[in-house]
Amino acid sequence: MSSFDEMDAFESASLSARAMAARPAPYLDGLNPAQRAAVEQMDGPVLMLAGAGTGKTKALTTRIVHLMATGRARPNEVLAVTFTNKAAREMKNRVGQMLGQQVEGMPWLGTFHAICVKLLRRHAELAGLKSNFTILDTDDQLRLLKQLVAADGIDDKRWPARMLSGIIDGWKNRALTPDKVPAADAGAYNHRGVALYTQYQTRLKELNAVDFGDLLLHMVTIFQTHEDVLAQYQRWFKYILVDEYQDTNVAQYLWLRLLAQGHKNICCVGDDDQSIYGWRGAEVGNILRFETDFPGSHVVRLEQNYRSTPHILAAASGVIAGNEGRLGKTLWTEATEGEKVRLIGHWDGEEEARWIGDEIEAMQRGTRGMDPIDLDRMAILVRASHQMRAFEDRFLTIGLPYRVIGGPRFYERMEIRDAMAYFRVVTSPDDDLAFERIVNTPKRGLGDKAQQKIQVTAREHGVNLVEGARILLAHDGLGGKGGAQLRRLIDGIDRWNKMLRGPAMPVQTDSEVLDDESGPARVEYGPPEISHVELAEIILDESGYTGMWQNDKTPEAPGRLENLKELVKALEQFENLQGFLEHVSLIMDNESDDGGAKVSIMTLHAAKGLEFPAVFLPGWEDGLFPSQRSMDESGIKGLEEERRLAYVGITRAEELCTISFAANRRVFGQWQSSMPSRFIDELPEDHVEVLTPPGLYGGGYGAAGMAATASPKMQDMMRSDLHEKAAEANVYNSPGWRRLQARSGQRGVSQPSEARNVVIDMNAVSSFVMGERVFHQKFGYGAVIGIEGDKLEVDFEKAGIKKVVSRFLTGCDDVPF
DNA sequence: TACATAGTAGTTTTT
DNA sequence: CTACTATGTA
Repeated sequence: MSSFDEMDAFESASLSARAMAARPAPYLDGLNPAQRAAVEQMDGPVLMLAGAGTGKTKALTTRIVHLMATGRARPNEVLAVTFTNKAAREMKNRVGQMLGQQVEGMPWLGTFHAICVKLLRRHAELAGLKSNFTILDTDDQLRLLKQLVAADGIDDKRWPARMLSGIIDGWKNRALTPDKVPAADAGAYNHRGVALYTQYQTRLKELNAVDFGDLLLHMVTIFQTHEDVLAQYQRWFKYILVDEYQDTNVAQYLWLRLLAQGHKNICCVGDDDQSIYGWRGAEVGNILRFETDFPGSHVVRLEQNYRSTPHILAAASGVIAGNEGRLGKTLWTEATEGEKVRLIGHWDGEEEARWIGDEIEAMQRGTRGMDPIDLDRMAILVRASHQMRAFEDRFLTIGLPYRVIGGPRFYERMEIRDAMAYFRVVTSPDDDLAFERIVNTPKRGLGDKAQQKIQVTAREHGVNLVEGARILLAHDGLGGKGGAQLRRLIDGIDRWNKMLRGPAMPVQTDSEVLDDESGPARVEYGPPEISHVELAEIILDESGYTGMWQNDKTPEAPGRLENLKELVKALEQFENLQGFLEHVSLIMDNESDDGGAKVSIMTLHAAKGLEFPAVFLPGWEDGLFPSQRSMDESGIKGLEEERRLAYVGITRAEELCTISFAANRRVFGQWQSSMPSRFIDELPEDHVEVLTPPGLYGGGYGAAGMAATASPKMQDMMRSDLHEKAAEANVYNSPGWRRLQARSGQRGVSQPSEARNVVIDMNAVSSFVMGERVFHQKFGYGAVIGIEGDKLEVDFEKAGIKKVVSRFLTGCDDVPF
């Protein structure tokens, strides 16, 4: 089926390539020699190794322009892939800018996923799907898996569906269909993994749905099994460009390799030192292997950095040098020295937040002869999102405007997902997951029992849930209130569905229209009588969904109604509901923000690709950063990825980079003491200035301040001394330690000898003794009257005698010791 | 069926 | 400590 003719018709550019080729190429002037080489080497495989801040987007966009200007390819013959919509948008804008808006658009510039959707819609039938398939998000995916796991009689406790979801994603990332899963993985998920994966894929087909991983997987499979289809695209895409190549997974790699096989005109841009998505299936190996994968390739290194000061670059280089097997780059800059990277230790997380808050305010005013820095130009980059809370709390109390990037996203909010589930049921009745979501929202008196009946009926008749419900009602299978309510819902869905499609028209024969966006569609209905925006309002209204929130008295209800309004407004920008739903499933970013100047708080992952004059990097403690879990799960590989994360963090800074750590932190309500991160030891001391935290009197920690004036050698010693001191200070002063110490006679608790990562569990089983006064969140104060393993019998003053797990008890601080 | 309570688990997350 | 899930009770 092909639609290359259509592509021509629909997507041909208004650019006259030949006309441009005749002129000189002024766009090449602003490039440095390396960038220029990367642009001008158009044929054959090219690997552009682009360090942080070396102008790779510029090189990439110029290359696209050059391809068109020299007449090598038309805009619709260039395949340019990115990972994020943001990157795609930026590239589109910049190409457009350089060409002076002469190009209509590049239909094949987009994210891997967006491009695969487009392709898969054209060839859906080859994957056993209809071209209007739905794209499930991770939430739907998990719910579906839960159903399958439950049906299999598996104990969700021991084998959580989330785990299975991770395993399946892992397989899909490696482009493994169920039949290709290697024998070594057969034991996965209690030996049921492969079977459930098979069931899951079958179920997805029944639902006419795909998950994110499928978009790639299906296309790779189609390319592998349908030579003709592959050949078409190999011919069509004359040049291929890939951004952030270090983040590609196996499936993406195979997809690219298949497409590039013919002409091998593939240009991959990336930086092995910025590969931070290994945990998501990215294979640094892809970029490391490029030269062997594509023999005869040209490698271009972009090493001139236009972003950061020499101190910052040196600090980043020092840290990343600890990794092995790098392709290796040496970043350099013409910039003048600037400030050293600043390092500061704090007593605890709250103090760290306080200090950073003060520092930001000082910098905003302009301090120590430095020009004032706008809040917009400062960022706090954390390893884990839970670190953000300390900053939010602090900034709220001092009234410092901040913005959290990458928090709960608009389209992930409950009310938005509910509303969209309604739209999905109306637009694609096979979408059982959407139906399940809304069948009892708002409450319709349809509980587990009733839903069970609908499921059974649907399965018996081999139809979707909407039809199942209809049959059930027709056979009087559901009486009472629930039945009547269900009737109303089904009637509603039918009515809305009619409004969506417009009045039925006599079926016109031979009128298959190929719509480039959504694939072939048979014309059977007249134009809708109302707009999709109105329809959306009607659906939300008549279903009682809006009413549900209007009647809700909880404080967040008004906000949710506001969000629903926003959702309806967002609909205006789309031609129909389907278009909107697809947009939402692929575009999960949340760009909307009121303009005011604010400090940005985000994770290191979210910061990739961004830059700020002033950057704060808090929480550099072993266990937090590098993350313990990362190291436990992936060992040295995990540690190296953490190190790359540190590299990414430091290289975000243009002028000023401040790294900090806290000796104590409250984690899940318990105090935890940590050593400063090992990455701190890896910072080259010549480029680091150690600051003294305020309010610390003598001993312990002041050493850090003194170190600043000491000789480098001495500094080094003192810095490692700082580790010891911090650990000691913590251990002896934390409430938990005092408690353990008090009881060490009875319990034989010994002093931890290893300094690294000392965790004190105040609520450890062994720390409770008979007769001890304890506190329980719900029951209040009481005395321990019995101990059985980790269960304690406690006589509460108000609540009486209860058996409680020791975790839920806290000893009282007034215990004498 | 719906709500309250007990229990449990708890990175990073471009699409 | 918090946010979610499973269980028990009205």
